[in-house]
Amino acid sequence: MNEQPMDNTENREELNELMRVRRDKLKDLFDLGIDPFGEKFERTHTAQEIIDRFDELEEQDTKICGRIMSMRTHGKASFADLVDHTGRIQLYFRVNTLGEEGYALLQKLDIGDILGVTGKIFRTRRGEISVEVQDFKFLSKSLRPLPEKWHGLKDVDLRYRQRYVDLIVNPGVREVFETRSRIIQILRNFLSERGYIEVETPMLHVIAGGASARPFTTHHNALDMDLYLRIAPELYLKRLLVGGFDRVFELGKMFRNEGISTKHNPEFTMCELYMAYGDASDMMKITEEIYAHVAMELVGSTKIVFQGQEIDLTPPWPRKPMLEAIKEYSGVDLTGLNDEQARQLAKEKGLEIEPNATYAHVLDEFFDVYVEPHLIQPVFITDHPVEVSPLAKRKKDNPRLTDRFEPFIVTWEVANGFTELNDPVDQEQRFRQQMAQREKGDDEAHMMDEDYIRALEHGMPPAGGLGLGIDRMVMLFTDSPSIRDVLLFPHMRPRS
RNA sequence: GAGCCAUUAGCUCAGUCGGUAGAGCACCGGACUUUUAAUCCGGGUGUCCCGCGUUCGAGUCGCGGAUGGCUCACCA
Repeated sequence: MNEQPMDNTENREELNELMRVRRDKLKDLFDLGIDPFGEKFERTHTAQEIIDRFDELEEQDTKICGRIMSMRTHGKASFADLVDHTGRIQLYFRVNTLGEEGYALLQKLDIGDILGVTGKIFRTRRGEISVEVQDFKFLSKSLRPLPEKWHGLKDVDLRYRQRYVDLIVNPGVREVFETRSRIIQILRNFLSERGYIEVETPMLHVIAGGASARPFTTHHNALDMDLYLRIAPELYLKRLLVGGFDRVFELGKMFRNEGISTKHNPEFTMCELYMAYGDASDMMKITEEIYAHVAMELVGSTKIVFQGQEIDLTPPWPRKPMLEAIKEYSGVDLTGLNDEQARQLAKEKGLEIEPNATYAHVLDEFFDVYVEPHLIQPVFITDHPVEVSPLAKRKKDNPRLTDRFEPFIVTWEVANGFTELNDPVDQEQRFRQQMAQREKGDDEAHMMDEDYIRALEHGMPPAGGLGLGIDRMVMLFTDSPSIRDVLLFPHMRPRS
């Protein structure tokens, strides 16, 4: 490699015709003493500002910058569309204004180039607000052709792998991510206004706790020890309640070493919050309020449309114990059964159940098959079995069940919350049960966390906790059927 | 991890019964000083995802593989 940036044009045989032509134009610009990869440009207006304030700006000079997205040449006059982060504005080039030499430079211009333009704001004969270009600078030459203007980029594989191209040519994509940013901002403000302190806890865990999931492992070289990427921040956040924080939340990435689907990505964003001296009912209230508040801020209504279906987020949402929901949709009452009786009922219903499935597993299966598909409008499913809720407090009137809830919207589980178990003795027993599960081969069962028990032994106030799936919330509010549509760079296998 | 489907030009897509590769946009050359999916004239730019096989002959049929999508399983 030499010092000249032009030298890789020598690999021409590897470039197709379209790219070769652009490299040639690049070289021509260099030869003319023009830097095709310009410099800082101080704009005076954005595209949208010029459109919005045309009445006062007409006939005024302006400096704008952005990417050229289409061109219409007419001999000695030409039109182009310049797009910036706010929108599109038409450029008008005339040989009379630019001079022969300046106008000839247009031949070196390609769709996709980033320009800085100085010109005058006016309206064309056909009524379009435009900028008549007096001078233009190449701020960045584009060396690759963009997808075509009508259909954009459709190939989802390419859209996700080359999100930068997707963002350039499919305008709706950026809107989704702008909305995502707004939702997170709204949520932060909402929690902050209610006295929740945002904290950051470790992502590298010695014990992967706080959820039932397989973790990713990594290695710390200096300490020569394996670490886990966090599957949940829960156990750290509750240590903070022990330490005297009253209301805390953490918003960030979680990592779970599990399958990928339209609703699952190996790394995803969750917001967990904890309220000392509260319980599950407080957490249900705040869940409803958050969804309703975000909807109001975003669309000015608590009714939204997802995939053509109206969803009414207006609080309060119905609460429905899991066993009642199963009874309602399957006609089977699973209340108070032992493992054997539960398996028997599952078999009678033709459900596929592991031979040594527990009561809790059977409940889960019944729920997934008979209940979940019906949960379109928001509803809290409550009172999960203790075996699958090792960090939740038992219900006072039924120690087999916990004071837990999961809100469902459009059949998705969008959050998970409960009254926190603050009894260290019970917690230790629960961990031991989980370890027994683990030894039976359930590698998603919780690990023992001795230090967490120790923290509880110092006394943790009664508390409500909640984990909000942020990606699913964004999917709902952006009408996106796949999680990949709300992740800028969803996980993809590398191309071989 | 399993099943079904897809993969052809830079992009969006056709391609019949197995007979030697097509369109639109983009691009290149020409005309055109208010167009806007500009228009008009001329030009096809290709590892038909990869490999093996069947065949006189494979984009097309068979087998294997890669990547993606959907469904299922696990979860938020």
